[in-house]
Amino acid sequence: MSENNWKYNAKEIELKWQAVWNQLDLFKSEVNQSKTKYYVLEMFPYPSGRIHMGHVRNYTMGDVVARYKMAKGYNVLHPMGWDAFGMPAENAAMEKKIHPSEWTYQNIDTMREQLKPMGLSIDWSREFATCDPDYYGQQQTLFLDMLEAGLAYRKNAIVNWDPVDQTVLANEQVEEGRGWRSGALVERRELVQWFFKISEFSDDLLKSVEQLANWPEKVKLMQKNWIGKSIGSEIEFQLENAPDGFPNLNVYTTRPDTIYGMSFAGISPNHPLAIFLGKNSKKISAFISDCEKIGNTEAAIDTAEKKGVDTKIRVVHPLIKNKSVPLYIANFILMDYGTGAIFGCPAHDQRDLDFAKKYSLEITPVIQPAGQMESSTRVTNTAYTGPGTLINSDFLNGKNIPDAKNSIVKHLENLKIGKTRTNFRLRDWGISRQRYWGCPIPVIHCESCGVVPEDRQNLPVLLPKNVDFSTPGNPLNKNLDWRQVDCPKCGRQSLRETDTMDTFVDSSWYFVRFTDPSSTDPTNKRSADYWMNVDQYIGGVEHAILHLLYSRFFSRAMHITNHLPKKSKEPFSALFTQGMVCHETYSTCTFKIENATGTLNLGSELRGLKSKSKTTIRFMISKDEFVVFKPRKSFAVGETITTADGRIKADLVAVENEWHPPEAVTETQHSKDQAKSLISSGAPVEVGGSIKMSKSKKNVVDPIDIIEQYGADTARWFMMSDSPPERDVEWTTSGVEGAWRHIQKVWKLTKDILIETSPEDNKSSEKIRNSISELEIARNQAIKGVTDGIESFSFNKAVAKLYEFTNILARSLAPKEYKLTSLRTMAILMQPLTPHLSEEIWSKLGNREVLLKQEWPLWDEGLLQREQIILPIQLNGKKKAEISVKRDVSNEEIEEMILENDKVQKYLNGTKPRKIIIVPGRIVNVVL
RNA sequence: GCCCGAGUGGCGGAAUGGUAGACGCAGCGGAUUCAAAAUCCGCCGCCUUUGCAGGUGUGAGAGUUCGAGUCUCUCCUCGGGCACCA
Repeated sequence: MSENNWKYNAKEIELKWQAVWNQLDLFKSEVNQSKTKYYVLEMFPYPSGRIHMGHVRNYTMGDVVARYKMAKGYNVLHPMGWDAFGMPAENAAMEKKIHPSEWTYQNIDTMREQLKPMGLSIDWSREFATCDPDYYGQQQTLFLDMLEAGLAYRKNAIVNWDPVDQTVLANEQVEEGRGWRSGALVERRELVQWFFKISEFSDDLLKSVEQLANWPEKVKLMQKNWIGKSIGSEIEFQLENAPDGFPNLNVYTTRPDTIYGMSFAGISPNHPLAIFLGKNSKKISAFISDCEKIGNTEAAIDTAEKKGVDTKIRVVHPLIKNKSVPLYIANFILMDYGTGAIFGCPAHDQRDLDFAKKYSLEITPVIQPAGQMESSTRVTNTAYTGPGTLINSDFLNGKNIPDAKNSIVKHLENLKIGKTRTNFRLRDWGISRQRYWGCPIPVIHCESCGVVPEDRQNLPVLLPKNVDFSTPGNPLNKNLDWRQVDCPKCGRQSLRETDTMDTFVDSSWYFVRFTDPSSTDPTNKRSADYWMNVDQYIGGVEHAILHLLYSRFFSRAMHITNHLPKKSKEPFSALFTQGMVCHETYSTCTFKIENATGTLNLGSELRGLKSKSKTTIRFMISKDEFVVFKPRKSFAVGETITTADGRIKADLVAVENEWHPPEAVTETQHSKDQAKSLISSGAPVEVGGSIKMSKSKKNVVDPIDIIEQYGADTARWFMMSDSPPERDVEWTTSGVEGAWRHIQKVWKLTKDILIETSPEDNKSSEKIRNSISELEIARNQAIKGVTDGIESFSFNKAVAKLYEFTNILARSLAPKEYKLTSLRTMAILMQPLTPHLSEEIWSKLGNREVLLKQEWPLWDEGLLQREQIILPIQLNGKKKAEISVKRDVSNEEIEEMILENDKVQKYLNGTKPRKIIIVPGRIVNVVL
């Protein structure tokens, strides 16, 4: 064997094994009732154009799990597809004059080719994109079934309108009052929209969260909060001088116990009564349109005053004789929560208190905090919302809040003006999008028949090929060729629905489609029954609410419409949310100057370096020469800057901050205080904190470059090694090099062991026997450590165990046969993480069959510890000594040894210990 | 404002209530080399000490315990989610 054959050429070896796996079709999965299935899925990517490090991390994790489960003997399903509808394709169409479809499929091709070198154990035969007519056609079938089942409906709704993307956004897609994609301030508009009746499942979605044992607590909590259940009562109030058609007012409250503290009532500006009153009152209609303008941004809400207009209508207090309170239209009341109307109890609700103070309304405390005298119950600027005793409340006086609630609800029920009602924060899911690149909603609007579902035999309703993106808005509206169709019911010329579905619909059932992507129905029940649920789902925490909640809804809806067996009510048995991939940022400041005077002939651009306390501007003349201007805390455009010696002056005309990619910056020097600088110009760069890789900050490392340079195994190993998977990981060059070194080390170790020749009688010496035992212990510990690590999603710990095992094996004096056994184990244990290297080692060890088919090893509990162990001895809880004992030594013997121990005797100083606590095999504590 | 979560060396991070700092990165010293890279060996929390050794140490303070990074309470800092939801 020549030296050359042993050089580890990652690229060559990785390609070789990928070809072998491919040829053997190892990752193809089929229904096999005799084997236990395991469905592992990573959230499928949006085909943006290139694979990024976040994908690498996500898919490596999934792959580790998939390969481990394969080795454990499961029938594993590990598919991949593309979440391919969405706005970037349309933006590309507008900017680059390329058809969204073409753009999308090109990106998919690129990304598929970029994923393949990673050596993922994916069943590519199941691949599809959500923009494939076959997929979205099946989605249209689902839609029609949901329409029939009453789970999809149309209603007039005030919607969040994104003026930049010219589309409607779901509440979930509005972040801090801005569109989640465009970042534009969202406006309110009234439109007829399609909705899914997710609210029908509010209670079930909430209750079932509890049963998701293998979901992160954090995600479960977020889901619960989002659904937001509250139990309260609806109370009917009589109105005085209300217009015809509005005899009374229904109000929702969670605090019926505070009804005696009511001093006003309020309705939302969108309340039907408010709108009616607006028709006859300029003041009211002006107020309503004012409210429309105020956005729901965080800032707007924070600063928005509580405002209202008095309707002059009086609300009769149902329990206090001859008492009535004013009815206001108030800006802080939401139409789509509860009944859109409230009663105000200023003493015990902060918003009501703010409002009451502004309009000088009565404030009557009705809850007295525990331990306070009645006289000391004063009203301040803070409403009291804690526990206490009822006061000023007639028959409720003296009761605590829960008892008062019970009594008042019963009382109101008897009077037939109140009933218990549960409210949810969760609203129905608006799915209409005024966009081209999405799944068309398969209905037709007929003048005589109304909304008519498309005939199923006409599905899929294909997106038209000809689209014009030259004007804003939905291109489908303008495409009359496509829009004009005959009504399926009466045959009259009608118009197609031009709304397409929210792309979250596409991703709400793709995991079911993977179980049989070629099925002529949305699902093949036999396959779905076998493969569902997803046993392990892995993805970013940013989908903790929307995507997961919608998918949970879809599973329920698909069960009702007979597309899924009941056991799939919860689609994801286990969920893991991984952290982001971060990197340092590098920036320079460029200062532009004019009118430079002095002895040097300066150009017009200067580099600056900012630190916490000061900014230094220096003009680079060459790599080593520069002119330094007087440092200051900050510089402003328009200032005149001078060098310290005053010889050069210049006017600062612009300051530009510029980000630089990692490859443009010098490596860390071997000294702490040596700053990083630009390779091109030598200009110093400011090193910023490690944040999520993003194009805008240019702190991106392209995975393809890394795989080219080091190989996929190195990238995979590093990704799994540094941080716990749920946390963010910082991508560092030195870390990657460390991973690469380790791969080389394992390879060299393989070589060394294989060419080793050992003498025959080498087992006789005690030293060798100890080595054998030590290696066996390390091997068993590695099996346990790696198995536990993978099972518990602590890949970093699995990696650490493999490092340890490698180090011990590399130094071991055990004979060759033992080392070979260890090497075999190591190849199997490393296989999920570094599949190519492991296969190569496996074949070098003389195995004919691929490593992938090898069974996962088991460890021997008896071989995890040496016979002779070190037992630490604590004195009053502090470690002071240790003794070496046999593993199965008795407590009596230990006690004897301890009392004889020099150190212990020194501390005991002739006295007897008060107590000796022995934790077998772990520790001894002597209490003095 | 409400609800979560997290604070451990220079850094990423280990630690069923039982030897704090596994493993990796960075750093330091040595071997090898004409030299460097690569590789190998050793050191590496802080303070005192030439050394032996001793003290101290997991954001701060208290508590439970034979024993606390881990459990309880209070506080501080950072991160995340929700946010006029009656």
